[in-house]
Amino acid sequence: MDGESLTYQLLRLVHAMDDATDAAIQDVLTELNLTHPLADALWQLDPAAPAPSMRQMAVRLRCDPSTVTFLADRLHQLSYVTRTAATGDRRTKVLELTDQGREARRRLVEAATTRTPLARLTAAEQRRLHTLMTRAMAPSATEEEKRYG
Amino acid sequence: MDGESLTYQLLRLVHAMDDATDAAIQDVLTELNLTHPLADALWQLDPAAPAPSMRQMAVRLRCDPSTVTFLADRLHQLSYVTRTAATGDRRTKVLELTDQGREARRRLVEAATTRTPLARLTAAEQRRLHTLMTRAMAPSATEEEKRYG
DNA sequence: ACATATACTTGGAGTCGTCAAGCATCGGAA
DNA sequence: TTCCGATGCTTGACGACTCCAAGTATATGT
Repeated sequence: MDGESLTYQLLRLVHAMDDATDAAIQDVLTELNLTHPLADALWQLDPAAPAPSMRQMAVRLRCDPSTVTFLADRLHQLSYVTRTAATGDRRTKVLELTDQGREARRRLVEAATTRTPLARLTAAEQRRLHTLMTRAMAPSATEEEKRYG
Repeated sequence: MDGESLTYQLLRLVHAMDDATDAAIQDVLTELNLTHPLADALWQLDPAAPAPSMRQMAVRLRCDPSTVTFLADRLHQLSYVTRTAATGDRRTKVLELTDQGREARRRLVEAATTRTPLARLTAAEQRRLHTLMTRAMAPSATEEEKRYG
């Protein structure tokens, strides 16, 4: 319907994919007492990676530090994370998953990966997609990438 | 860092793409006095397609009808849309772009398509990506697709 | 005509998000 | 050591978005 460019069509597809995945896991979010912003935050907390500071979370979520305070409060109320002062710098607080938090995140990731429309592609197709998306997102990204340690 | 599946990695990439594109057009949104939800709504209003009713917008945006009322109010305040009663059914109201609305949408789409990381791919790569994404999003989508007329 | 359904709006409440200001801590210079 | 400017987080105020429940207007079928 729209005589627009290929890039435009791709943008629509990517957005629709994100949207469809979100919609597909709505029931799990409800079970886990999570909203989308909270689920995004939980998603960032990879149990296999070092626990991030509040500030690092703010960078990853592209939001104000005070928003991280808010989200961390909520996740703490749900017993999904703990906030502990970093060793060596008592200003910095580190977000760590609790056992419940790890389990909640596992369920979240499982639901998302099994229900997303992406799951309908074959492994070979997924690999091709991965290659293309990685190339698009590759370094020299937006140059506004001062690393944050 | 995460021993997760390929699908998981793809989800991260797709989400990051959507996020990066949003971030890249922030200044344009500010110029146009748009927030993200408002920009999403404006994005849906393709000038080349028939003007949608409020309800159709609610379906497209996956939100409550009252939210569309709210968004349409804002877009109207900005002189981007008009709300006119549909011929034949005076309950139904149709959202139409004004000239300013068309221009705002044009700027929005232009900024998004030129600045998204997707724009770094060659035309051939974009076509491959389009094929894969289209196949993933293809019909039998989520079956919850009763059409809405 | 009348009941029922549909399209939209209104009011109330809760979540999310930012900014400005404040507190605690750190690090370097005097 | 002591002081001062940065840094990390929190708080408070406010606005934007979103849903739900209830209300109004119009349409449809009996």
